[in-house]
Amino acid sequence: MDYNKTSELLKALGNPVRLQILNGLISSHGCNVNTIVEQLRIPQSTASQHLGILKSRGILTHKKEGVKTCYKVSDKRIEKLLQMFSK
Amino acid sequence: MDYNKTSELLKALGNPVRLQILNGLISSHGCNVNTIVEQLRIPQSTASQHLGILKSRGILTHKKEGVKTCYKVSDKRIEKLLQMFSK
DNA sequence: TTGATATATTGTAATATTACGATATATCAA
DNA sequence: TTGATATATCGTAATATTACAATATATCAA
Repeated sequence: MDYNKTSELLKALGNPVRLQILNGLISSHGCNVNTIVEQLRIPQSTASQHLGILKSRGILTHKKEGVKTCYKVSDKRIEKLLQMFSK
Repeated sequence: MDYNKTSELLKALGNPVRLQILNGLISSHGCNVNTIVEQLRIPQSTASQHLGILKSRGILTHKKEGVKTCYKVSDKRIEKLLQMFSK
């Protein structure tokens, strides 16, 4: 087990805003940054920063669709993990 | 889902030293602080601090056995989680 | 072009986490 | 008692994370 890599992944998950983002993306099967900004009522730059962190850990992928960008959860384990710890 | 509580739990897991401690405790079915200190070659105060964090999140419990203290993983989900992400 | 929209990046102050030495406390044995 | 061992707590410097405004960039439509 690569403790550094695993801890980076878990550290990325250990933030309430990012958990909300992930939950939102999972339940809506992916969406753009603006939707997240509106749903969570956080500044756009904050959302973008958090998305960047999740992306850099391989938790999210994104796809440009014209002007918009669609993010979605690429790591299948995340959904299971969130279920395990949500309650 | 309580985002703050869940993120606190995951944040506690998002540290390489704490992951090692947990892995050690799981594989050896609990042990005292000194064993951890020796195995990980970290200062005693550092180990104690990390154990305190894991304890405060309900991940570990401890039992005093004379002079020594035996820590063990009390949250059954942790083992499953570590398996999921160890590779 | 220009303007509007969507997103990323940068700068920064506030806060949190980390590691670790020093010190405190608790237990047991002699 | 005293000393040895085991662990916790404190103090603190270094580093990391956070939130957010300001600004940059990219895309599309008119």
